[in-house]
Amino acid sequence: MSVRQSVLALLAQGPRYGALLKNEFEQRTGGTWPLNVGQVYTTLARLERDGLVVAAGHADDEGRIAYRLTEAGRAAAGDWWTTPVERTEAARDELVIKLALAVTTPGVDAHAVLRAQRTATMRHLQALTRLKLRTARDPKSDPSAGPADPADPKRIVLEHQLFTVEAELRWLDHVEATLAARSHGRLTAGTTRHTTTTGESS
Amino acid sequence: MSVRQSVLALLAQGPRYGALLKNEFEQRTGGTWPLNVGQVYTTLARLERDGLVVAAGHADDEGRIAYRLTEAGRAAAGDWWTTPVERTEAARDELVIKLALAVTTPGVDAHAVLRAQRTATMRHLQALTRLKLRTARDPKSDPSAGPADPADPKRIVLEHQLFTVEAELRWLDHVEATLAARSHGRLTAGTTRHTTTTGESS
DNA sequence: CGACACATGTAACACGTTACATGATTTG
DNA sequence: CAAATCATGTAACGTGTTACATGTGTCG
Repeated sequence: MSVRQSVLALLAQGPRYGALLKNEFEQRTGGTWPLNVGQVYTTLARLERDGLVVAAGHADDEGRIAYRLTEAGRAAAGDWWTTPVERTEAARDELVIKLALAVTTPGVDAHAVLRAQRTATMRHLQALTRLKLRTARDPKSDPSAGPADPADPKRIVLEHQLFTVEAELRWLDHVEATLAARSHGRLTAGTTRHTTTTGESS
Repeated sequence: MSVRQSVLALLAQGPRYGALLKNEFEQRTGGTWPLNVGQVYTTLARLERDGLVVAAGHADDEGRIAYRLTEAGRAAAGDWWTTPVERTEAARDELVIKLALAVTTPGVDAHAVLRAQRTATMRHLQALTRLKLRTARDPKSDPSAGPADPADPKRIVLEHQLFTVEAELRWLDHVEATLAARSHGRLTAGTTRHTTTTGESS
C-alpha cells in the first residue's frame, strides 16, 4: 500500500502528472527507493478505478496529464496522516520465518544459518554507517548550510535503517547466545555441527 | 517469497500433503502467522509449475496428495539455508515513507503523526511484553520442563518482534527529538504550524 | 441420517514490478 | 537529420490472500 498511499499524499498537495510524481516520491524519500514510472501509471489507473483520483481529461501542451484527488481521495489522504501504521499483525519476515524453521528442522545447522546472516547483516550495517558519515559532511549540495536539516528525509530514512539493522544484529546475537547456552549443557542432536573457524558449508 | 520458501523447506524433510504443510508451518513459527490452506495449494501449484516439486500423482486412502521435491527443488531448499537474507535494498516500509513525506509536506504536522504513531507502537510493545511474560511461565504445555526450550520458535519470533518494536520506538523518539531541536533554534518555514496540544488538521 | 471436521482445489483479486511500445520535444 | 530525453501507457507476471465449491469420512 505504500506506493498507493504515497501517490495520494503527493496529490493532496495539488494536481500532478505521472512522471512528476515519480520524481517527487524519490526525492522526498531521500532517493532510497527507486520508483518505476510505469508503476505510477498503474497505480494512478487503480486509484482512478477506485474513485480516489480523476484525470484532468486531456494532455497539456507537453503531453502531460494531471491527476487530482476526488473528495474520497482527499479523505483517504487525510486519514493516512492521522491513522498510525498498524504493526499488530506481525509482518511475515523472511528472516524470522527462516530461523524459526531452522531451529526446528533436524539436519539443519541453525548456528551456520545464524553466522552467515550475521556476517551479511554486519556488512550491511557498515555500509549504512559509511553512508551516514558521508552524508553527514555533505548535506545534499549546500557546503556551508550549518548543522544539516533535521527534517531531511534522507536522514530520517537512513537513521531508521540504522536502528533497524542494529536491532536485527542484536537479535541475531541474542538468539545465538541462547542457542549456545543449550549446547553447553549437553550436545543435544547428533546432527548439529560445530565448525569452529570456517563459515562455509557445501 | 516467505511462504514459497517455507513450503520448500518443509518438503525437504520429506513428502507432505497440503493441509499438513499448513499445520506444520503454523506450529513451527510459533503460531504467529496464520496460513490460509488455499494458499498452500496455490503455492504448491506454482512450485510444481516451476519444476521444484511434483505431486505423488493420486490421492491416498484419505484423499491426501503428497508432494515431494525434485532435484531442483532440493537445491533451492538447500540454498535458502546457506544464503543470507539480503537487506541491501531497503524494504519499502510504510511508516518510514510516511514520515519522510510528512516532514516534507507543508501543512502536515509531523509532530502529530509522530505522536499518534508513538502511542500505537507503545501499545504494541506493551502487548508483546505481556505476551512474553505469559509465555515465559507457560512453556507450551509442559509445566515442569525446566528453563524453557531455547530453540522454541515461538520465543525466537516473539523476541524478534520485541527487538524490532523497541528499535522502532527508539527511532520515533530520535526523530521527534531531532525535529523538536529545530523548532527551538528558530521557526524555520512559514508553513510549519505548531499546534501545541491539538493534532488535527482539516 | 445429518452435522462436522478434514482435505483438495479453483477463481478472483490486490499490490508491486518490469518490459515494451509509442509519441513529442530537445539538442548535437 | 539523428540521437537522447521526457512522458504516457499497456501487457504481463509474481506473490499473497481470500472466498467459494466439492468430496469424504466420522460420530452422535
